[in-house]
Amino acid sequence: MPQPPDDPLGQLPGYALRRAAQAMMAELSQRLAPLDLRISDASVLMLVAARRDMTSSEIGKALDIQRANMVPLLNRLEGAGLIRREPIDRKSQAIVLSDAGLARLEQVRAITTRFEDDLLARIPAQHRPHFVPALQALLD
Amino acid sequence: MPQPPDDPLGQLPGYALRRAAQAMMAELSQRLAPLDLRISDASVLMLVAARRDMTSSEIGKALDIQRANMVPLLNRLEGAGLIRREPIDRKSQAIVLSDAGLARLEQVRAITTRFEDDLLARIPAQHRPHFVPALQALLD
DNA sequence: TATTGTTATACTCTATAACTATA
DNA sequence: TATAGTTATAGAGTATAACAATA
Repeated sequence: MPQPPDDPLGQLPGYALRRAAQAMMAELSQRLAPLDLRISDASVLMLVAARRDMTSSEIGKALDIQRANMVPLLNRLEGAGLIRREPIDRKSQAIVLSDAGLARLEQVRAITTRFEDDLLARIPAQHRPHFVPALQALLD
Repeated sequence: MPQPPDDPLGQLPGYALRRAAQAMMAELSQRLAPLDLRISDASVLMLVAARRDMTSSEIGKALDIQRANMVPLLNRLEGAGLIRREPIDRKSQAIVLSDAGLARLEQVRAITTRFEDDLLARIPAQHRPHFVPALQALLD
């Protein structure tokens, strides 16, 4: 995704942020495609593995996905046999990884680890340690 | 957009990049809404002001927007009286700002300048100078 | 032959409103 | 009363294929 040297927008932090995220997400999507997972699918798998017994709403809050949009996402994962919905009470249900989900998660981890490493490697060493802290400051 | 402290994904550069871009773009969209412009509309206005007589295809290449998707975008801007299409030859046409487009551009500049300043201000000073260079490295 | 502008189309992502059942 | 899960829907953003006209 080459940046024209005379692009007057490239110096703007917001614009650079948008373009970089766009390019990186396109790349990650392609790498996840063989697993038949989208980026948000992969994040859900990683999250429910790390924090057990989360409800759909809690996952949505943690990943900034609307409650309503969690439904088709979880339906997809459930249809693929990667998660199960287990009742907590008659209103809420815990999202838990199936064995297949756990196996798929290992593939996800392999791909995302490689992806994150490649991403960091493209950032010059003197800027690298500042990258995640700067981004996190924008999320506070 | 608070980041849960126990979010296991927040440390991942790719994930943080996605979330930060998502949050910032939502913010900028809201700030541009009073001008009745989308983010890509605003970038087109800024680009054609900086580099005169660009064709639709050239703008698309510079901003990473597909040729086909430029059509409704430019139709919208033309319909709002902000740009004109002026023939270069019988195949290509230059996109030029109208007077109304120039006036709107000044409002865009006011909003984006403020937005970019606010964005940078949220990044701790020691990380700030590394932010844009890191992002640009991802776009090379 | 390659490129410009265009049409049509489809898929993803995201956002909102409203409903029900339950806490 | 507030929350969880859900349905339906709409708005954006993005991607591809194909076509006519022109360079």
